[in-house]
Amino acid sequence: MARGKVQMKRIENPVHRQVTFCKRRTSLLKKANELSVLCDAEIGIIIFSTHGKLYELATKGTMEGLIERYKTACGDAHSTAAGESNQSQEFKQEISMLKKEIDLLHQSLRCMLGEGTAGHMTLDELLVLEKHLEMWMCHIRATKMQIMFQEIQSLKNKEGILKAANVFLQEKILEQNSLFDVSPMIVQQNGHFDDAGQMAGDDTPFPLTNCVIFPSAGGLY
Amino acid sequence: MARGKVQMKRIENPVHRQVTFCKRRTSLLKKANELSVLCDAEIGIIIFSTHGKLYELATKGTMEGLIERYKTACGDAHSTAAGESNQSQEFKQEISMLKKEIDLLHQSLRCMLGEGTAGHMTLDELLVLEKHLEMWMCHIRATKMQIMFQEIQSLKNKEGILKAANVFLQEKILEQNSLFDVSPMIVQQNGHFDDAGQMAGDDTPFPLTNCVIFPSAGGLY
DNA sequence: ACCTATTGATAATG
DNA sequence: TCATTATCAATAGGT
Repeated sequence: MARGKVQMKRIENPVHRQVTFCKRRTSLLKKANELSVLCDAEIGIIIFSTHGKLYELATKGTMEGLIERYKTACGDAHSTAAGESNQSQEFKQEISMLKKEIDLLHQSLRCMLGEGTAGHMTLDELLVLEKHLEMWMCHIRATKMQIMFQEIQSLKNKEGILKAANVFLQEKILEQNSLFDVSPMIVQQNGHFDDAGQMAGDDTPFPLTNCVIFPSAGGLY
Repeated sequence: MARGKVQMKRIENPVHRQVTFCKRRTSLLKKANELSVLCDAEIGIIIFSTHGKLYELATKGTMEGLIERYKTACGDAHSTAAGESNQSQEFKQEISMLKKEIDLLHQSLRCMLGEGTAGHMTLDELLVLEKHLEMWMCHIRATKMQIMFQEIQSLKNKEGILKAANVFLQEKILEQNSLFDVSPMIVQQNGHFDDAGQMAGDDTPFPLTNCVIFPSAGGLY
């Protein structure tokens, strides 16, 4: 170098150090580039200054790619142990454990849904299971009854509303008949009322309710 | 450089290229080291030769650490997207899915063991479940009966064997009594036969069977 | 590997 | 940050 050899130790003068860092860093990257071009080598350089600022160079592709290649080539032992093991291995372990748990749960469910591994159970286990099943069944039947009662109640409410509506409509019809002097026959030929009239040969006061109240009753049981 | 400037392009002569690579590589690493020492910088260099051989330098710690620092400093977006996404993200997704499946299974099991989430099920689901339970219960009861029948059969066999043994022993005793002219009283005072004789004021022909045949009968139900 | 003529890098300075 | 320059380091080509 010029005007006096330089001691190979940290330059204490911050200004000198900064200047030298800038110059030598540029030169280093230039040299690296030259090496890469002349000798067809892939080179990556990462430089952190004293203050943590990052400078980087990657010839032939990205730094990411280079790091990947490095981790692969670095010797799988080193790479796998350090780069992958810390994350991938843990993940793999966790996945393995989760899968085992899922297997266990599947087994339990299979056993429960009567695919018959009961042959492997002892008498005591079977008795406990039977008790559980009975309790469970009671619970299910209770819930079922509750739901059905709710539905029945709901349907009764609907029935009430429809009956009221029906009464109202009948009154309206009678009223119209008397007001406009139209015979009841014309009203009955008017589409909507035909089916209801035919289905129930009804003398009930609520001709509409029969086809409305239990639309899904067949699916109840 | 010496004796003629060098074209900034790939050296075609393989020997020249190899020699130059070796020289310049050494120099580059030396320069990097100098820069690191003089200017207190952390530097990492990765070099792959044409033939894929790896040369590396890491001042201040390991290359792994430097890469970590690089990925952190490089901007998390870039790093996370490229470095982690390819593996960790997939792992995380898989783990997430497995956990969801486990949750589902847990819920099913909880529901099954009568902790009563039945309130969230529809009527149809409850009916299917009830049918499954009935089938399952039939299966369990059949298995239970089978086990009990087996046990009963086994106990009957034992009974037969013991009865035969008893007959044999009684005959032996009578035989001894007649052979050695020992009175029956002495035999009865001889320990073993005392309790049996007292427990059942028996006139049954098998005085021993009473306390042997059903040793665990109480645990059957 | 070593040698050396020559070029490139750079410390000090402005 | 840029330019200059005196000096030293790197190195191409040869042995």
